[in-house]
Amino acid sequence: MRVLIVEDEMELADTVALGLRREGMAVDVAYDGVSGEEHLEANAYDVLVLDRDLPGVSGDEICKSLASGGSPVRILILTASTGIEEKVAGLGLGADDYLGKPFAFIELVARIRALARRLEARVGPKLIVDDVTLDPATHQVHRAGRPIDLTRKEFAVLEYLLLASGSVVSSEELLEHVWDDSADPFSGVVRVVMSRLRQKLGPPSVIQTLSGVGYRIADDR
Amino acid sequence: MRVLIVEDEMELADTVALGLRREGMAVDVAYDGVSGEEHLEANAYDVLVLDRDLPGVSGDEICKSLASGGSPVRILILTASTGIEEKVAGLGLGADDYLGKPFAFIELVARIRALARRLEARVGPKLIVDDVTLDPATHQVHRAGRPIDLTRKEFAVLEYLLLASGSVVSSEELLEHVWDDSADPFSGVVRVVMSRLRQKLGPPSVIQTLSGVGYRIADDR
DNA sequence: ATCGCTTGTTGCAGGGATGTTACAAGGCCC
DNA sequence: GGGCCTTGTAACATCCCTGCAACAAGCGAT
Repeated sequence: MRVLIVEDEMELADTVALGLRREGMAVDVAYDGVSGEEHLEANAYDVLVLDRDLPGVSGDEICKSLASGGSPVRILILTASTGIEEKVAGLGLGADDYLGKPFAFIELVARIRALARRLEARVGPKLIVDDVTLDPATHQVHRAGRPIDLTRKEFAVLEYLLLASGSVVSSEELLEHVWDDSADPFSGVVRVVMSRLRQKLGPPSVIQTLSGVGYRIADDR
Repeated sequence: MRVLIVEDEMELADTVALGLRREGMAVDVAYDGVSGEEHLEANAYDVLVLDRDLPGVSGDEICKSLASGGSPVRILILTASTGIEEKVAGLGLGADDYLGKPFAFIELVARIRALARRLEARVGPKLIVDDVTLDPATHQVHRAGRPIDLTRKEFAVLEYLLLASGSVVSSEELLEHVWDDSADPFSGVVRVVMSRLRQKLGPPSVIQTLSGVGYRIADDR
């Protein structure tokens, strides 16, 4: 886990950094806002521990620009002022959590951990082939990191193909396992779903056709 | 958040249940250990509030069997005996927290919240996605800085969606976690609440529907 | 190259799933 | 007890998923 601390009280910053490193985190420190922004541009941090009262570029500004820029960094604001209205204001700026000084070190660690955990999406056991991932639990499919919305049938077909892990699946087999009894073996439903699936997944093609045999997931390349 | 109370003092159980419902939780009650175990088997609870001194199946036994069964339920034990050694013993059984009677209701709520938070890897006072912020502590929701008035159910549904952090949540899952036993799985309550939520949140739409699959928070950007 | 078969694509209609609204029951506060 | 708010039910409207059918395109064999 990569953490950046932006805090002008050097002693406090160093102490916290030391403690976090002891917890196994990779920690960088910046003692002012400008330096902080440089670090943020240069590296991909998971969590930013940000003092609100900074000389130069204020914590608020950093916070706002990160939030408006769509940065995935989770922000934890540190501040001397513990008033509730301060708290609300800070969160309104796009921060994810708020901690008033003085704080217990354990609490800081716990909150950083929790923020990092929140960063990871809820993950189940996934099916992954190439750049395609399919999560049966949350019904989500990604291609090269981009989410793809599939209908139930499309999802079921893709799942079956992925489970076959590269071996060839015939139309009859798909009808047997993905459709119910009422499916007409003579209709071209499978062809239709395949077409729609391929359109949604986009190029390069993931599903190969073996004429006269069936379909399979392309696992070479 | 789904809570089960197992407590043989019916008056106390009902009072607590009422109070927790007022806090927006979905609460079921069992007045003895056997009934409690049945409930635990039938539903997916987030937190179990368990009286240690039960007739029939004791709280200790329930606690032990849950812990050994690897259940994800968080257990808060209630008891008349407040001695420290009792406390330690209770925690040794696999409980997550311990509260001696009599207790302040506020404290119970706070501890239940804390347990659920641990369970859901949630931290800090707010959940934030895009320009929507939700504060579990104060029951406040803001959209683009403007406060939005939600009912308990609406709040609970939105909270659940936000906690899923972009994952698809089915109606069944919502019924399971946000409503209690009395909910009719066949009714369209979820649809109605969604409609009211979307109206109150206003455009641009925050909640997406995947037909045949479920709902999710829009996490574009 | 042509024929025959298999596969891909697209428009369309039926039906199930979802959205919306009005209304009633119940709880809560005064 | 009265009035307000919340919650769930029911009815209706709307959306879109699904499968069918018709046609286009690909492939292999002669």
